[in-house]
Amino acid sequence: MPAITLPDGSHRQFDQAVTVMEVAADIGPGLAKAVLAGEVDGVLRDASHVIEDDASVRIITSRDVEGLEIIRHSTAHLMAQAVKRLYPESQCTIGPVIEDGFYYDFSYPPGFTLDDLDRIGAEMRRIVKDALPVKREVWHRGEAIQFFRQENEEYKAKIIEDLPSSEDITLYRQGEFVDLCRGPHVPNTSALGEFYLTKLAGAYWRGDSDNEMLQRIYGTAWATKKDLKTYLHRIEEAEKRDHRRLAKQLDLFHFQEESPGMVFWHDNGWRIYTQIVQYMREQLRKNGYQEVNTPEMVDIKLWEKSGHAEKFMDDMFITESESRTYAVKPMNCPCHVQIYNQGLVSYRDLPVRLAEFGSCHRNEPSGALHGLMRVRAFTQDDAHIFCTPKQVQRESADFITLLYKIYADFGFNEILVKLSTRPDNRIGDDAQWDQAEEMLAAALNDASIEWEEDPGEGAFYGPKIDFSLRDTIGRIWQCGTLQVDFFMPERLDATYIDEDSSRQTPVMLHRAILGSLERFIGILIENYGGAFPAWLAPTQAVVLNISEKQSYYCKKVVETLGNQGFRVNSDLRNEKIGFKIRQHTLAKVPYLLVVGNREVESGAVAVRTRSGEDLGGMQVEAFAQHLAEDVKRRGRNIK
RNA sequence: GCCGACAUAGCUCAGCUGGUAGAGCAACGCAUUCGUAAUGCGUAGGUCGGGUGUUCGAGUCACCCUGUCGGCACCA
Repeated sequence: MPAITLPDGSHRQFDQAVTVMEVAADIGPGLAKAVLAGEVDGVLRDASHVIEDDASVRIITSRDVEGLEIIRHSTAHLMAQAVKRLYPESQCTIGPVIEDGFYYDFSYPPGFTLDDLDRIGAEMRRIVKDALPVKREVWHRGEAIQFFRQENEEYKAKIIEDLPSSEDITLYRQGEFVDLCRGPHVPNTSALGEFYLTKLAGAYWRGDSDNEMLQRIYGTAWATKKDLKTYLHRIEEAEKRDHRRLAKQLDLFHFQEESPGMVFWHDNGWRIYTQIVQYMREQLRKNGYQEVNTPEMVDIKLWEKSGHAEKFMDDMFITESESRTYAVKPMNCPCHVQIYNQGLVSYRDLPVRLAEFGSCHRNEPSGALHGLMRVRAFTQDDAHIFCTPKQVQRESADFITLLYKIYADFGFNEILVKLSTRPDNRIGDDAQWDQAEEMLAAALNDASIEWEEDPGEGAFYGPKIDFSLRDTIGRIWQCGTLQVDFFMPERLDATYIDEDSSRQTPVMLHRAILGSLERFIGILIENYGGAFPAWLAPTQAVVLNISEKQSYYCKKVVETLGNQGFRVNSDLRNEKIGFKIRQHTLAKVPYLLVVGNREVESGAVAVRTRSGEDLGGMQVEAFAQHLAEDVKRRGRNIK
């Protein structure tokens, strides 16, 4: 005689065992129609789940987060059913829920085409219309394996074989289609329908590139038509922010076939780049770093000694000259150790902080290239701090403070922090690891930063902290890093003389804030949608004349502002003012300065922002001050 | 690297099953000198990513190569 407790605290008594569905019906007919599943004593169950004893129950509908996940999961099954109907020789593998949707991997050697997606989608709609009940069945392990083998579903059989023997084998049946699944699922295929098959891709079985490649179909699914539409609209908006698209529109940079993955920076893009470098230099100087610069090509012997050649030989660009082999540097650390090694370092000299805007080349796999986000030639805002073991915590803490300040200047305030600890495959003794991990954790805790541990994900030479930032549309980008390295200094013979005149090996901290400048600029472009804050904008203001009569005055305004270090152009073309305003607004120039006879007479400019706001007329000097304040705010509190 | 798609004028794109390449915007010329998101008229512009093949004939079909895009794998 179960007594059911609902989330609002109310109780309902039943004379006999009830299903989740019956509980919903007991509450109301509307809920009976909407129920997708239930949470029974904290565990998600199907609507058909039978409750024998007292329990607390929450009815799950499409309005719940869990409900939406169930819809997506069931839509994946729906798709698998459609695929099996249309392509009986295909085999199902796995079909999980992902952000905004789902995918399902099939083994189907001939491969699907985009036309197949339409067919599959149509078949799915047919199954929704047929309103097939979805039923859960518990099977014996051996029978389930036998069943899938005889259905020619080899992958499913393998999956069951790998499931822990403690687990029940549950199958879900809808019409003729049976799939292995933990569930829960919607009670009926009619609960589905707001989906769209988005893309087709290859994916390796079990994520291993040594395995065969499967056919993956991605889809999105939602509770309502409106949600689906909103999602599709959101994707469209995100595409408008794509940095590759904006690069063309705003004339920032381009790529071309002759140097894949390497950027041709145009004037506008390079202005942003140099502005960032200039800012970062200022930060380095204020924080006790020395800026250095090292060769782009170094004899392969150094990379053999550092251990990079062994691991990354295929990913380095190699060149030969006079019977010597050089590698174009893929990273800066071995070169920085060479600078450190010049002369004799006393413990009194430590820490030594060597920074470089280091130009690196890595021969990334062709399929990995992606605009500015993944390139073959890039520049790191790299630095290596050589210090004693005792100084690690202080240096880490100072670095973290600096990183947060710089991210805030760029307008990023939400930062995700992960501490990666010792991997199985590592060098150094456990005492060293204990110490290093503790120091990094302490540095984070002292700064009251929330962080997560990523066990086993550290580099083989030491633990690390990764800093990721969240952009304005919620995407997460890993940029900063702080790595403790016990290994490289020793391998490359770095030493210092300690208080007791003994020769010691320093600890090396690898650290970057922006990561790759190219990638960081890519992130900025998308974060701002191309509308850079005034301190980064390639052009901060354009002076527009109404007619030719004001040309001379406009040129004087450009000169006056230019002399104060502002990036200002004029547009004196014989075009209507509306046309010029449109063009420079689309070019996302922060300030448009309109000059007609009125302004010439009063020594003013009429100021309009790219967002269409009219700031009215002001004296040129007043505008200069306004712009200076805007620049000084950097990316903080952008208006 | 692997799977799939795509590559046409400076840009965005059209060009059905093979039959002399097209639009809008931009550019250039002329007129217009204009007050806050597109002035009008005219002109020019392309070995259709590269190669090989099939064909009387290839932007269109086949194959190879390169690059890009979407994923997968990789990312010191």
